[in-house]
Amino acid sequence: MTTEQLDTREASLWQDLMAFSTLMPAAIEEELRRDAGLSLFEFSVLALLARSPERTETMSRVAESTHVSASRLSHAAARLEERGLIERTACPTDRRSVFAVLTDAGLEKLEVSLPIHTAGIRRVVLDALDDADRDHLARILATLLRHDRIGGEACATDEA
Amino acid sequence: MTTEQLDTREASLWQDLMAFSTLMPAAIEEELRRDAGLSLFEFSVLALLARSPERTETMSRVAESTHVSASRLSHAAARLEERGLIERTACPTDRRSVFAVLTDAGLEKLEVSLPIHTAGIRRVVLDALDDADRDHLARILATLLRHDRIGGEACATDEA
DNA sequence: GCGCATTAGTTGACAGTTCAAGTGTTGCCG
DNA sequence: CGGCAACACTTGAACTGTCAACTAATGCGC
Repeated sequence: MTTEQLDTREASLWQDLMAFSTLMPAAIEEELRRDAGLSLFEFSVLALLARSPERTETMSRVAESTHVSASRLSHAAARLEERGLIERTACPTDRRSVFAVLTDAGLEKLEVSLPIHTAGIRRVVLDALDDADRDHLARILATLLRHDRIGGEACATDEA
Repeated sequence: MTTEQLDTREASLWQDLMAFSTLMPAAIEEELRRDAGLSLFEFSVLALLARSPERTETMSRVAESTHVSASRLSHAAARLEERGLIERTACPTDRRSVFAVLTDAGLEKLEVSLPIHTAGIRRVVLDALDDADRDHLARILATLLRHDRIGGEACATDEA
């Protein structure tokens, strides 16, 4: 467990990493929130359900895929449900589980917000990078996410 | 304003970017919070003040450097002040401004948390990357942060 | 030097998140 | 099959962040 001070290059890399992790999601969320009334997290939930068979996924899988706590998802789901964008139904095979289902209204909302979201990603991230940069970045992120020490124990990006 | 759907590579890059921006700060904050009782943001404020002449900086400069709203900083500063880690004093030359000053207790707290923080950054980020990766990443982040569209209007990393 | 836009910061109500505790269900060991 | 740990989820309280409204000081055009 090296505790040696960061040198100038390391410190600057860290600074930029933090700045980016703060500013980038904020920049993309802003428009989404203003024009569609969705936080980035809420959008991710709807988008995930839309991709799922039957527009349905268990709460735990949604939480896992979006990297949030069960509690946070539960509260958010309550709000989305209240807005009529999702519904929660009992899972027949495992009665501990709860299905989150995207409603028609939720799908509509998603379809309205999708272009806003996509444009944001292009504007903030993709437009700034050429193909080589994208490849480098993708490879580096894969390395960082595969690197055990990032999510307590288990790791991200498993395509079970 | 291109609204064209993201292709597979673009979507996966976006996914990984989001995952990283969520998981990385969380991973580093966890230890810091547990062992030092500081959020990453609070730590950044203390660290910034420690680097400043007289351990002092105006609130606006702190807010700018840490990329947060004036309001968020104001609330956080109230809590830090209550804990005795910083003090707020009037600025003599511009009476609108308020100086945030790191107290001795704040400096001590910072010194205790610094090694935890540093170890976290090494463990979560630096250890995973070789020199070439670090250079690539630094260059890509610089590009992204310079790219106008990330902080409303103005841009980050100005060393005025 | 008056008026007004701008800047610096705070405040309070509200929304969202975390944390710890709770319910009910399932897997599984003996 | 009885008991108990682990799992899936929810809840409410405490905390943190956001938003809009506010105070106060400054710069500036004329």
